[in-house]
Amino acid sequence: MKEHSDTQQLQEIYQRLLSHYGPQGWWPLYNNKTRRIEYHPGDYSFPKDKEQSFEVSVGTILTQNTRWNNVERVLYNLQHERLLTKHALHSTPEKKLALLIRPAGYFNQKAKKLKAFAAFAGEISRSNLLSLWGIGKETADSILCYAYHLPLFVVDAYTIRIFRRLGFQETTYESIQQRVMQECKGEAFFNEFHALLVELGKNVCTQRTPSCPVCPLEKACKKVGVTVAARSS
DNA sequence: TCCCAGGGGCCGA
DNA sequence: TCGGCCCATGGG
Repeated sequence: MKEHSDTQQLQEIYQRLLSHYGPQGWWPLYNNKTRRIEYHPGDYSFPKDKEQSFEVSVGTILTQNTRWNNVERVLYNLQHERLLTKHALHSTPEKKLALLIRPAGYFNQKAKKLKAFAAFAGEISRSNLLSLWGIGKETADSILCYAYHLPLFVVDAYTIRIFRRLGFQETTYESIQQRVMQECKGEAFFNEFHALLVELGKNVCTQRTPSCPVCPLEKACKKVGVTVAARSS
């Protein structure tokens, strides 16, 4: 019935994005051998240890409302200073940290957020993460999904924008997350789906003038709220 | 020059 | 609950 077709709708969107972009290889991690931050397409075994989980968590905080490009500079800074461990970050003065993470923007706030996370010693759970200063729904779910392999779908501004333009009824964080997680299953799916939506939102379904003619979801899209120029050009 | 980015806290209605 | 404002660097 309705549920069945909706499930097919999400699956079809996922498949179209996947065949268009390919596996995204999230979450990118620093490789000690190549000394580069690398994606690992199709390999969902990362992060592999506690340090990598911590690195991903740091990245989720740094990338709040910030381009990943800027976050990478900071991660290289922190790697160079050997600060990408819970203990090292915990024992680093907030002032010094703020200077190192400057390129990621909001550096004073993010320094405080990172310190709060590094000081946290309890169990990694959604409610515990949400109780920390600086960690909201998206960051908490990102940490759970990408740092700790929990099957959770992360909703972000891109996801909300894309769902709204597609013409879906679900346009809030909770409703979108609930629908995706009811109709789809699996850590790998949630990992990949969010990453694919980010890729689409970054390069095609952009804020101002989305590139509808080259969008892999063009046929299924209602283009709600999209300007006439973007629709026809 | 302006806009926006892989948000979240805080405040007033 | 919800909108508005603030945080800040860097690229198009």
